[in-house]
Amino acid sequence: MELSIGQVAREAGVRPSTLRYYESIGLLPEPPRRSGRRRYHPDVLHRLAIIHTAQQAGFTLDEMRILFDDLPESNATSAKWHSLVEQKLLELSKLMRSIQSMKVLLEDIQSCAGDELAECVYLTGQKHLQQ
Amino acid sequence: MELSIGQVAREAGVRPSTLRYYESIGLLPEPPRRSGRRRYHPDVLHRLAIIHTAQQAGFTLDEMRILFDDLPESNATSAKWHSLVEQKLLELSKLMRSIQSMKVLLEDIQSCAGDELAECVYLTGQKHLQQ
DNA sequence: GTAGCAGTTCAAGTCGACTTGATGTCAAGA
DNA sequence: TCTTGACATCAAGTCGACTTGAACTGCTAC
Repeated sequence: MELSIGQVAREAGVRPSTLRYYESIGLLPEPPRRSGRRRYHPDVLHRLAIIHTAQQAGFTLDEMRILFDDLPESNATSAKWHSLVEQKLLELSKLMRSIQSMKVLLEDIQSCAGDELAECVYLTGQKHLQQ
Repeated sequence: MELSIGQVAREAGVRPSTLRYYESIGLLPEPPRRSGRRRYHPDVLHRLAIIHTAQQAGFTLDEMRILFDDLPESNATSAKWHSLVEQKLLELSKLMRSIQSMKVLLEDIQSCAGDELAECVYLTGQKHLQQ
């Protein structure tokens, strides 16, 4: 059972153009064709789910491309994945902290009154800069 | 005491090109010139600090431009600011939640072993999708 | 007077992840 | 047979926030 690009796109929740794009950057292998049209093995859905997961986790398509390039081999690849994952976790922690402080900043700004709004925004920003 | 574009840039921690850009999109007013060169009143640093604060908080330059446009008036502007701030707070909360779940996802992936890495990433992603 | 630096304008480039548009091909159904 | 719809390629456009490059001007110091 083989799938057309449209079917794969529907199943995976992306557009056909996305699949062509992924193929063009080497993130998906070139599928065989029948009279010019791509015919996909259902396994591609599996790969697309991994891509989606990795994307949610903050990997770039380029990082995934490199990682997929040697997914068959196990140990070196596994080490690569783990170091990338570790790095992403650090990045996420940093992001978390900065979002948290932005939230506090906004909450403080919320209590600024009409008249001295600009001044209040400025002072609140200064206060947060010092922390 | 007036400042050159280079001095303002140094003080504010941005590049001169950034200041010209802000001016071009109407985020900063056009300063007076002396023999073709921009001469800034030190107040611009104040404005730039507010911009920086707002940027940290997730405002786009375009939103700020609109907000600054009527900073002098107080009540309508204040209402605008507050509704924008409220909206930003909601966005940040959403972002927080998705980052938190990405972190959990990555931590789960970290425990995937070498051999079945691809499979494990897939399954972990599926598991998280269901939640 | 000339070197050098800081300033000027304007158009175009950058990044990532796609989308859109133009133009063309192919197969299935009425 | 003809229309419709899904597919194909390729180049170019999009978004936001700037940066970069080329070509020029102007001021100061030696």
